Amino acid sequence: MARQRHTRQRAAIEAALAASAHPMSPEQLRTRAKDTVPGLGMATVYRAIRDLTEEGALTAVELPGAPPRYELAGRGHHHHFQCRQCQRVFEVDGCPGDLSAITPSGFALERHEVVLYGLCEECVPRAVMTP
Amino acid sequence: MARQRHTRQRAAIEAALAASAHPMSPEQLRTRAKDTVPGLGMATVYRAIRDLTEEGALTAVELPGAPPRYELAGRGHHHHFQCRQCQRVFEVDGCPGDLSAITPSGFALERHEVVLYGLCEECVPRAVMTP
DNA sequence: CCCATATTGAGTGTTCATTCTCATCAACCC
DNA sequence: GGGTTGATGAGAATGAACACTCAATATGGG
Repeated sequence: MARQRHTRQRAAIEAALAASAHPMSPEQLRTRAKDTVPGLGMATVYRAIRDLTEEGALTAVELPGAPPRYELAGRGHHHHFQCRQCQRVFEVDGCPGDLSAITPSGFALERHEVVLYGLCEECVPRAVMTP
Repeated sequence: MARQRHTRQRAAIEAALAASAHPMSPEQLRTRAKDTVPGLGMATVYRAIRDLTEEGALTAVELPGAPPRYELAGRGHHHHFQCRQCQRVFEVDGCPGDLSAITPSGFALERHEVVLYGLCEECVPRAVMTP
Protein backbone atom coordinates (compact mmCIF):
# COMPACT_ATOMS: atom_id res chain seq x y z
CA MET A 1 0.00 0.00 0.00
CA ALA A 2 1.09 3.57 -0.52
CA ARG A 3 2.50 5.44 2.41
CA GLN A 4 0.26 7.77 4.36
CA ARG A 5 2.62 9.85 6.49
CA HIS A 6 5.59 12.03 5.81
CA THR A 7 8.54 11.03 7.92
CA ARG A 8 12.01 12.44 8.43
CA GLN A 9 13.59 9.22 7.25
CA ARG A 10 11.66 9.10 4.03
CA ALA A 11 12.51 12.72 3.34
CA ALA A 12 16.19 12.05 4.02
CA ILE A 13 16.20 9.11 1.62
CA GLU A 14 14.54 11.08 -1.13
CA ALA A 15 16.92 13.97 -0.58
CA ALA A 16 19.92 11.67 -0.78
CA LEU A 17 18.67 10.30 -4.08
CA ALA A 18 18.00 13.75 -5.47
CA ALA A 19 21.42 14.99 -4.42
CA SER A 20 23.37 12.13 -5.93
CA ALA A 21 24.88 12.33 -9.38
CA HIS A 22 25.07 8.58 -9.75
CA PRO A 23 22.94 5.54 -8.98
CA MET A 24 23.29 4.38 -5.39
CA SER A 25 23.29 1.03 -3.69
CA PRO A 26 21.00 0.59 -0.68
CA GLU A 27 24.07 0.84 1.58
CA GLN A 28 25.28 4.02 -0.05
CA LEU A 29 21.81 5.43 0.26
CA ARG A 30 21.66 4.62 3.94
CA THR A 31 25.07 6.15 4.56
CA ARG A 32 24.06 9.41 2.88
CA ALA A 33 20.66 9.60 4.54
CA LYS A 34 22.24 8.94 7.91
CA ASP A 35 23.82 12.38 7.75
CA THR A 36 20.31 13.64 8.34
CA VAL A 37 18.77 10.79 10.33
CA PRO A 38 21.56 9.00 12.22
CA GLY A 39 19.54 6.04 13.44
CA LEU A 40 18.20 5.12 10.02
CA GLY A 41 17.75 1.39 9.63
CA MET A 42 18.27 -0.77 6.57
CA ALA A 43 14.69 -2.00 6.64
CA THR A 44 13.47 1.55 6.19
CA VAL A 45 15.78 2.07 3.25
CA TYR A 46 14.51 -1.08 1.56
CA ARG A 47 10.92 -0.11 2.27
CA ALA A 48 11.50 3.29 0.73
CA ILE A 49 13.12 1.71 -2.31
CA ARG A 50 10.20 -0.64 -2.73
CA ASP A 51 7.56 2.04 -2.36
CA LEU A 52 9.30 4.61 -4.55
CA THR A 53 9.84 2.01 -7.24
CA GLU A 54 6.16 1.05 -7.14
CA GLU A 55 5.22 4.71 -7.43
CA GLY A 56 7.45 4.96 -10.47
CA ALA A 57 9.68 7.57 -8.87
CA LEU A 58 12.70 5.29 -8.68
CA THR A 59 14.43 3.16 -11.28
CA ALA A 60 16.56 0.12 -10.56
CA VAL A 61 19.89 0.04 -12.37
CA GLU A 62 20.94 -3.55 -12.83
CA LEU A 63 24.62 -4.08 -13.49
CA PRO A 64 26.32 -7.36 -14.28
CA GLY A 65 27.56 -9.17 -11.20
CA ALA A 66 26.37 -6.57 -8.72
CA PRO A 67 23.21 -5.93 -6.73
CA PRO A 68 20.96 -3.25 -8.21
CA ARG A 69 21.55 0.42 -7.63
CA TYR A 70 18.86 3.05 -7.74
CA GLU A 71 18.35 6.41 -9.38
CA LEU A 72 15.42 8.77 -9.63
CA ALA A 73 13.24 8.03 -12.62
CA GLY A 74 12.61 10.34 -15.53
CA ARG A 75 16.14 10.95 -16.68
CA GLY A 76 15.52 9.59 -20.14
CA HIS A 77 17.44 6.91 -21.94
CA HIS A 78 21.05 6.63 -20.84
CA HIS A 79 23.68 4.10 -19.88
CA HIS A 80 26.30 3.65 -17.17
CA PHE A 81 30.00 3.54 -16.54
CA GLN A 82 31.44 1.54 -13.67
CA CYS A 83 34.90 2.28 -12.33
CA ARG A 84 36.87 -0.89 -11.77
CA GLN A 85 38.80 0.84 -8.99
CA CYS A 86 36.27 2.60 -6.77
CA GLN A 87 33.28 0.59 -8.06
CA ARG A 88 31.19 3.71 -8.37
CA VAL A 89 28.67 3.95 -11.19
CA PHE A 90 28.26 7.04 -13.35
CA GLU A 91 25.70 8.09 -15.90
CA VAL A 92 26.65 8.10 -19.56
CA ASP A 93 24.61 10.40 -21.75
CA GLY A 94 25.23 8.93 -25.17
CA CYS A 95 23.93 5.75 -26.70
CA PRO A 96 25.30 3.63 -29.53
CA GLY A 97 21.95 4.07 -31.26
CA ASP A 98 20.05 1.49 -33.22
CA LEU A 99 21.27 -1.99 -32.44
CA SER A 100 18.82 -3.86 -34.61
CA ALA A 101 21.66 -4.35 -37.09
CA ILE A 102 23.38 -6.76 -34.74
CA THR A 103 20.20 -8.47 -33.54
CA PRO A 104 19.99 -12.07 -34.75
CA SER A 105 17.40 -12.50 -37.47
CA GLY A 106 14.07 -13.71 -36.21
CA PHE A 107 14.61 -12.09 -32.83
CA ALA A 108 12.55 -9.11 -31.66
CA LEU A 109 14.70 -6.44 -30.06
CA GLU A 110 12.89 -4.49 -27.35
CA ARG A 111 15.59 -2.74 -25.39
CA HIS A 112 19.28 -2.78 -24.67
CA GLU A 113 21.77 -2.08 -21.93
CA VAL A 114 25.28 -0.79 -22.41
CA VAL A 115 27.78 -0.79 -19.56
CA LEU A 116 31.19 0.79 -19.89
CA TYR A 117 34.06 -0.24 -17.65
CA GLY A 118 37.35 1.45 -16.92
CA LEU A 119 38.64 4.13 -14.61
CA CYS A 120 36.71 7.18 -13.56
CA GLU A 121 38.02 10.71 -13.60
CA GLU A 122 39.25 10.42 -10.02
CA CYS A 123 40.87 7.02 -10.35
CA VAL A 124 42.72 7.65 -13.63
CA PRO A 125 45.48 9.74 -11.97
CA ARG A 126 45.96 7.24 -9.16
CA ALA A 127 46.30 4.39 -11.65
CA VAL A 128 49.01 6.22 -13.57
CA MET A 129 51.09 6.65 -10.41
CA THR A 130 50.69 3.08 -9.16
CA PRO A 131 52.18 0.65 -11.68
CA MET B 1 45.24 -27.31 -7.72
CA ALA B 2 44.72 -28.52 -11.25
CA ARG B 3 42.91 -31.78 -11.71
CA GLN B 4 44.88 -34.94 -12.28
CA ARG B 5 42.36 -37.50 -13.37
CA HIS B 6 39.84 -37.73 -16.14
CA THR B 7 36.40 -38.50 -14.83
CA ARG B 8 33.09 -39.22 -16.48
CA GLN B 9 31.48 -36.26 -14.74
CA ARG B 10 34.13 -33.83 -15.88
CA ALA B 11 33.87 -35.13 -19.44
CA ALA B 12 30.08 -34.80 -19.34
CA ILE B 13 30.32 -31.22 -18.15
CA GLU B 14 32.81 -30.26 -20.84
CA ALA B 15 30.70 -31.98 -23.47
CA ALA B 16 27.61 -30.12 -22.35
CA LEU B 17 29.44 -26.84 -22.64
CA ALA B 18 30.81 -27.69 -26.06
CA ALA B 19 27.42 -28.79 -27.34
CA SER B 20 25.58 -25.69 -26.19
CA ALA B 21 24.99 -22.78 -28.51
CA HIS B 22 24.46 -20.38 -25.62
CA PRO B 23 25.97 -19.62 -22.23
CA MET B 24 24.65 -21.87 -19.50
CA SER B 25 23.85 -21.40 -15.84
CA PRO B 26 25.29 -23.95 -13.39
CA GLU B 27 21.83 -25.49 -13.12
CA GLN B 28 21.40 -25.78 -16.87
CA LEU B 29 24.83 -27.28 -17.08
CA ARG B 30 24.00 -29.87 -14.48
CA THR B 31 20.72 -30.74 -16.19
CA ARG B 32 22.48 -31.32 -19.51
CA ALA B 33 25.38 -33.26 -18.04
CA LYS B 34 22.96 -35.44 -16.11
CA ASP B 35 21.86 -36.98 -19.39
CA THR B 36 25.26 -38.65 -19.36
CA VAL B 37 25.95 -38.94 -15.63
CA PRO B 38 22.61 -39.12 -13.80
CA GLY B 39 23.92 -38.77 -10.26
CA LEU B 40 25.92 -35.63 -10.96
CA GLY B 41 26.00 -33.32 -7.96
CA MET B 42 26.01 -29.53 -7.88
CA ALA B 43 29.32 -29.42 -6.04
CA THR B 44 30.98 -31.17 -8.93
CA VAL B 45 29.52 -28.71 -11.39
CA TYR B 46 30.78 -25.76 -9.36
CA ARG B 47 34.21 -27.36 -8.99
CA ALA B 48 34.39 -27.91 -12.73
CA ILE B 49 33.39 -24.32 -13.37
CA ARG B 50 36.06 -23.08 -10.98
CA ASP B 51 38.80 -25.25 -12.43
CA LEU B 52 37.95 -24.61 -16.07
CA THR B 53 37.77 -20.90 -15.43
CA GLU B 54 41.19 -20.95 -13.74
CA GLU B 55 42.58 -22.86 -16.71
CA GLY B 56 41.18 -20.21 -18.99
CA ALA B 57 38.96 -22.65 -20.84
CA LEU B 58 35.74 -21.13 -19.54
CA THR B 59 34.44 -17.58 -19.53
CA ALA B 60 31.86 -16.19 -17.14
CA VAL B 61 29.07 -14.22 -18.77
CA GLU B 62 27.73 -11.72 -16.27
CA LEU B 63 24.29 -10.40 -17.04
CA PRO B 64 22.45 -7.71 -15.11
CA GLY B 65 20.31 -9.06 -12.33
CA ALA B 66 21.19 -12.69 -12.93
CA PRO B 67 23.82 -15.11 -11.70
CA PRO B 68 26.67 -15.67 -14.15
CA ARG B 69 26.41 -18.10 -17.02
CA TYR B 70 29.33 -19.81 -18.61
CA GLU B 71 30.58 -20.39 -22.12
CA LEU B 72 33.75 -21.89 -23.54
CA ALA B 73 36.49 -19.32 -23.94
CA GLY B 74 38.07 -18.29 -27.20
CA ARG B 75 35.01 -17.18 -29.09
CA GLY B 76 36.29 -13.66 -29.58
CA HIS B 77 34.52 -10.43 -28.74
CA HIS B 78 30.76 -10.69 -28.81
CA HIS B 79 27.69 -9.75 -26.83
CA HIS B 80 24.48 -11.39 -25.69
CA PHE B 81 20.75 -11.36 -26.15
CA GLN B 82 18.44 -12.44 -23.36
CA CYS B 83 14.88 -13.49 -24.10
CA ARG B 84 12.45 -11.97 -21.65
CA GLN B 85 10.15 -14.93 -22.11
CA CYS B 86 12.27 -18.06 -21.83
CA GLN B 87 15.19 -16.31 -20.11
CA ARG B 88 17.70 -18.03 -22.37
CA VAL B 89 20.80 -16.16 -23.41
CA PHE B 90 22.10 -16.13 -26.98
CA GLU B 91 25.28 -14.97 -28.57
CA VAL B 92 25.26 -11.83 -30.67
CA ASP B 93 28.02 -11.55 -33.21
CA GLY B 94 28.08 -7.83 -33.89
CA CYS B 95 29.30 -5.02 -31.74
CA PRO B 96 28.35 -1.33 -31.75
CA GLY B 97 32.04 -0.57 -32.20
CA ASP B 98 34.00 2.23 -30.63
CA LEU B 99 32.19 3.64 -27.63
CA SER B 100 34.82 6.15 -26.63
CA ALA B 101 32.60 8.82 -28.17
CA ILE B 102 30.07 8.43 -25.39
CA THR B 103 32.63 7.97 -22.60
CA PRO B 104 32.64 10.92 -20.18
CA SER B 105 35.71 13.08 -20.63
CA GLY B 106 38.50 12.28 -18.20
CA PHE B 107 37.37 8.68 -17.94
CA ALA B 108 39.46 5.80 -19.28
CA LEU B 109 37.38 3.28 -21.18
CA GLU B 110 38.74 -0.25 -20.98
CA ARG B 111 35.90 -2.50 -22.05
CA HIS B 112 32.17 -2.59 -22.54
CA GLU B 113 29.23 -4.91 -22.30
CA VAL B 114 26.14 -4.76 -24.45
CA VAL B 115 23.05 -6.77 -23.60
CA LEU B 116 20.05 -6.94 -25.88
CA TYR B 117 16.63 -7.85 -24.54
CA GLY B 118 13.50 -8.94 -26.32
CA LEU B 119 12.04 -12.15 -27.67
CA CYS B 120 14.04 -14.95 -29.20
CA GLU B 121 13.20 -16.68 -32.44
CA GLU B 122 11.16 -19.32 -30.64
CA CYS B 123 9.24 -16.96 -28.39
CA VAL B 124 8.31 -14.36 -31.02
CA PRO B 125 5.53 -16.52 -32.56
CA ARG B 126 4.10 -17.38 -29.17
CA ALA B 127 4.00 -13.73 -28.16
CA VAL B 128 2.09 -12.79 -31.30
CA MET B 129 -0.60 -15.37 -30.54
CA THR B 130 -0.96 -14.55 -26.85
CA PRO B 131 -2.09 -10.94 -26.41
C1' DC C 1 44.50 -56.49 -11.31
C1' DC C 2 45.46 -53.49 -7.19
C1' DC C 3 45.88 -49.93 -4.49
C1' DA C 4 47.06 -45.07 -3.33
C1' DT C 5 44.66 -41.23 -3.60
C1' DA C 6 42.16 -37.81 -6.46
C1' DT C 7 37.36 -37.07 -7.15
C1' DT C 8 32.70 -37.33 -6.17
C1' DG C 9 28.06 -36.39 -3.95
C1' DA C 10 24.84 -35.58 -0.10
C1' DG C 11 24.42 -32.75 3.13
C1' DT C 12 25.82 -28.86 5.78
C1' DG C 13 27.81 -24.27 6.24
C1' DT C 14 28.64 -19.58 4.68
C1' DT C 15 27.86 -15.25 2.80
C1' DC C 16 25.31 -11.70 1.10
C1' DA C 17 21.15 -9.15 -0.01
C1' DT C 18 16.73 -8.53 1.23
C1' DT C 19 12.45 -9.18 3.96
C1' DC C 20 9.94 -10.07 8.16
C1' DT C 21 8.63 -9.47 13.17
C1' DC C 22 7.13 -6.80 16.60
C1' DA C 23 7.80 -3.58 20.24
C1' DT C 24 8.46 1.28 20.23
C1' DC C 25 8.02 5.74 18.23
C1' DA C 26 6.06 9.67 16.04
C1' DA C 27 2.65 11.93 12.24
C1' DC C 28 -1.26 14.13 11.97
C1' DC C 29 -6.31 14.67 12.64
C1' DC C 30 -9.06 16.30 16.40
C1' DG D 1 -1.97 18.06 23.76
C1' DG D 2 -3.73 13.31 23.00
C1' DG D 3 -4.76 9.29 20.89
C1' DT D 4 -4.85 6.47 16.81
C1' DT D 5 -2.24 3.91 13.98
C1' DG D 6 1.14 3.98 10.35
C1' DA D 7 6.22 4.04 10.25
C1' DT D 8 10.43 2.83 12.18
C1' DG D 9 14.54 0.04 13.77
C1' DA D 10 17.03 -3.94 15.78
C1' DG D 11 17.50 -8.24 15.11
C1' DA D 12 16.01 -12.57 13.41
C1' DA D 13 14.53 -14.99 9.31
C1' DT D 14 14.66 -16.03 4.61
C1' DG D 15 16.46 -17.30 0.08
C1' DA D 16 19.77 -17.83 -3.39
C1' DA D 17 24.24 -18.99 -4.89
C1' DC D 18 28.11 -21.20 -3.90
C1' DA D 19 31.86 -23.50 -0.92
C1' DC D 20 33.15 -26.92 2.47
C1' DT D 21 33.20 -31.71 4.86
C1' DC D 22 33.99 -36.29 4.73
C1' DA D 23 32.85 -40.99 3.79
C1' DA D 24 32.42 -43.64 -0.36
C1' DT D 25 33.89 -44.28 -5.04
C1' DA D 26 36.60 -44.64 -9.16
C1' DT D 27 40.93 -43.46 -11.80
C1' DG D 28 45.16 -44.88 -13.69
C1' DG D 29 50.17 -45.87 -12.73
C1' DG D 30 52.57 -49.92 -11.43
